[in-house]
Amino acid sequence: MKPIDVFKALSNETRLNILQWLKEPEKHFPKQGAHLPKEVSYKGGVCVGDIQEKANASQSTISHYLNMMQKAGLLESVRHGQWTYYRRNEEVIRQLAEYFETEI
Amino acid sequence: MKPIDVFKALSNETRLNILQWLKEPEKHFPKQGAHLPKEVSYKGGVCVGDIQEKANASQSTISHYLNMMQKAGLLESVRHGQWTYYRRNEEVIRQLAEYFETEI
DNA sequence: ATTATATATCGAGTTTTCTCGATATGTCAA
DNA sequence: TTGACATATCGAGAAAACTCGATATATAAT
Repeated sequence: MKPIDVFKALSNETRLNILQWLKEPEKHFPKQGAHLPKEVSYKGGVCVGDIQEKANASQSTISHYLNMMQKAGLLESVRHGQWTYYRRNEEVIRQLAEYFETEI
Repeated sequence: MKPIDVFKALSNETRLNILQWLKEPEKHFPKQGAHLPKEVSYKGGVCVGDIQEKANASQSTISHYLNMMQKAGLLESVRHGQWTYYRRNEEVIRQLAEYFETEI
């Protein structure tokens, strides 16, 4: 986890929104595609299409953003069939908050 | 304090270094210019020239960086004669850590 | 096999950031 | 008031990030 990559990832309103939406997926993605049972689906994250729809940017842009956020360590992904589900990597985010408090 | 401006300010290695150096100015700027009595000087921050020397970038670049960091809220400045001293704005940085914990 | 759907990758034009040297401004000393 | 020094601002070329549409890949359904 390189702090600078994380800060870059957070330097964009859409990406910051995505990270915050994924804190409460049930709230921000209510009509979540029923490709999976609800429990699994929410725990497993939200699929790219749903995120794209809410973020209102092109499909390629959102895919790129999610990849960047994952490389920075903020997100993790699981593939189920043709869908890729992204969710927060809470462990890394916790470390990051700690880094912020002690190193910044 | 806009989080995105802060994250942008932190997205650069030199600026991140400056912020961290200013946590312990005595340690990182030992041969601090004696323009002011030591107590005053360290409390008041470090002057642009000393920061520039350590950061190893041009004078205009460092001046620009410091200004950007101040606008983001991370630093504050005091002018004494021909020198401008920059120091951390600990209050804003504290708020920021809190924002990080609760909102990110 | 073919078609349809979801996501990833590619290529490129646009915008923003980076970084510098040159110059302007402000302050002190002689 | 002139000269020297510290810092700020300006202008611009180079590099990086943004963002899109087009296309490729992977999976599922028929």
